[in-house]
Amino acid sequence: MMSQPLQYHAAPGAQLTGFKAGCAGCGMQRVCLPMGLEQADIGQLDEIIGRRRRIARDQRLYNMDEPFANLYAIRFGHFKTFLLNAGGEQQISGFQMAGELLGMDAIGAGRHHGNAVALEDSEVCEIPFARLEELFGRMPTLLHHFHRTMSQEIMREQNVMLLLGNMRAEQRFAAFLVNLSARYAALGYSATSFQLRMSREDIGNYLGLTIESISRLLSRFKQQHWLRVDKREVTLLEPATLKALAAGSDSAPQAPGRLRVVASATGTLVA
Amino acid sequence: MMSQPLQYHAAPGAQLTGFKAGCAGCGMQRVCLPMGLEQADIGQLDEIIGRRRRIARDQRLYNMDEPFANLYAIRFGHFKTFLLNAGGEQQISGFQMAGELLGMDAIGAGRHHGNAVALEDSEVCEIPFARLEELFGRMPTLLHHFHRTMSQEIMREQNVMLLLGNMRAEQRFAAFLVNLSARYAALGYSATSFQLRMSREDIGNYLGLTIESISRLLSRFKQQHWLRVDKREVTLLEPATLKALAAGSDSAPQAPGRLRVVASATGTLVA
DNA sequence: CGCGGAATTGAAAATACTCAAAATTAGTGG
DNA sequence: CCACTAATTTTGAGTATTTTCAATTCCGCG
Repeated sequence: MMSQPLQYHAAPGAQLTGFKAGCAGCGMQRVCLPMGLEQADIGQLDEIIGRRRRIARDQRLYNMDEPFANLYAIRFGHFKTFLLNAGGEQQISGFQMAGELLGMDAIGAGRHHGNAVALEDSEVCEIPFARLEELFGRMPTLLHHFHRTMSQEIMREQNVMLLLGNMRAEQRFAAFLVNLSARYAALGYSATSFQLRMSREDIGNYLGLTIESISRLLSRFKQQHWLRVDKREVTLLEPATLKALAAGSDSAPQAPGRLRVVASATGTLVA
Repeated sequence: MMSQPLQYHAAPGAQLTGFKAGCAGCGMQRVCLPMGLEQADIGQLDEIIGRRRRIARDQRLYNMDEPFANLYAIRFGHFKTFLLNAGGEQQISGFQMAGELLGMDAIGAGRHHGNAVALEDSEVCEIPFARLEELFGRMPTLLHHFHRTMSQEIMREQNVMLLLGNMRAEQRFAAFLVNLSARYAALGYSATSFQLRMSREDIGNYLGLTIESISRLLSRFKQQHWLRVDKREVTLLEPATLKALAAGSDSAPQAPGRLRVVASATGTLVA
């Protein structure tokens, strides 16, 4: 994989701190790895953070089976991560945005399990994992936060499993939009108006649907006045309706083979 | 949730070490959390391990939204973990067996994100997470192994996403069987002959299919002489064929919306 | 021996796919 | 900046995989 030369131009929010800006001067500090750390600890973290890397649109950040050395924190831009099956077909496992951590799937085997590609020109901080683990011994707060981050990735993936295993096309797509909306809101952007950084093809792949299905879904949602679309710019006109759809609280028939389970202190009851 | 009274009867492989047997005397030592630890370190780990808990078939180990305190290592038995959607329908996120760790999804939010139910009478070791994190500061080997475990869970879930998003029914089911086979083999059991601990309904739910589809698939596989089934006892007669099916290396048409991607150092090429 | 849950099998229906064509958009070079 | 070409998206018609509904059958258990 190519690595970009070290050029720090146009990195939003970090320009004023000079050349070797670390977490200390980074706008993503509050949503990224150093979340909740004291100034002194951030300084220690900065010392191990490797270079920043520019990844141009459609460039790979890492490939399956490559040896694992670094985690990557996204400074700006968007990525998709995906697995390839034996036939060379992809299954997108997620879309990542600023502040999110890439590469955690590689820790287990010492080599990357998936692939990561930039959806637009992006920048990441390289975090040498071995050095990060050294830090953990001295910084329990950092360690705890790291565990929370990995756990959140597990939760996220379980939610996708729920989506793929349990939802119909319309519900999947609504859930997808609501998820993006919430994440942009958490970053301080509009919850109702944002750009889709990925193609329709990618959306379909991620949701286990075809590109044609995504296109039809968009048309239908548009026609119901639930949203407006212009190219990749989406405006949610009825976020509440979409949330309800995503939650499955509509009268439509549910997806395959679903048991209704009533939580109980002593066992599992099927209603 | 009920907890079982502390009775240590019939715990295979750990009886001789007396009442408060820890990892030191446990048969699962080599595949469980203490994997690769020195004797002294195992002793330290033993000190924080909580009680063992018996979970009867169909009993919950934990429920969604319950506050998180412990991870659980399965000593023997099988569990299923699942999410419930807003309508009370479940999506099974995994089946777990001896040596595997439960509860990692709860670290992120401090409360459980999923539910865990015993598929048969089982026993787990309770591992207070707060105390485990204290140990991490002193035991880098343990910490590293824990990270590998969480990462493996992430990989596993990505594989399920691939299955649910990219595979047809037949391929999903073959992949399911091959996966069980490999896991039993890793525990030293037969790779070709094992019991399904879960109902057809559970299999279907996990694979995003109906119980009827599972039943038909079983009949079809049986008729092709790829396997034998008697109740829940399965014998794989053509493991290689099933592996090939699972890998997608058959001439059958592939699932929805799949791009063929050719790995490249500089970008993504669509063949 | 009979009841009840689980599994199997069949027939009809539906959601989402495939194939095909047209329309739109993005990218490139003059 | 415009024109041209390639890529992406949209839309339509027909099809297929898998579901749904229904009826048996099988099996464990009292």
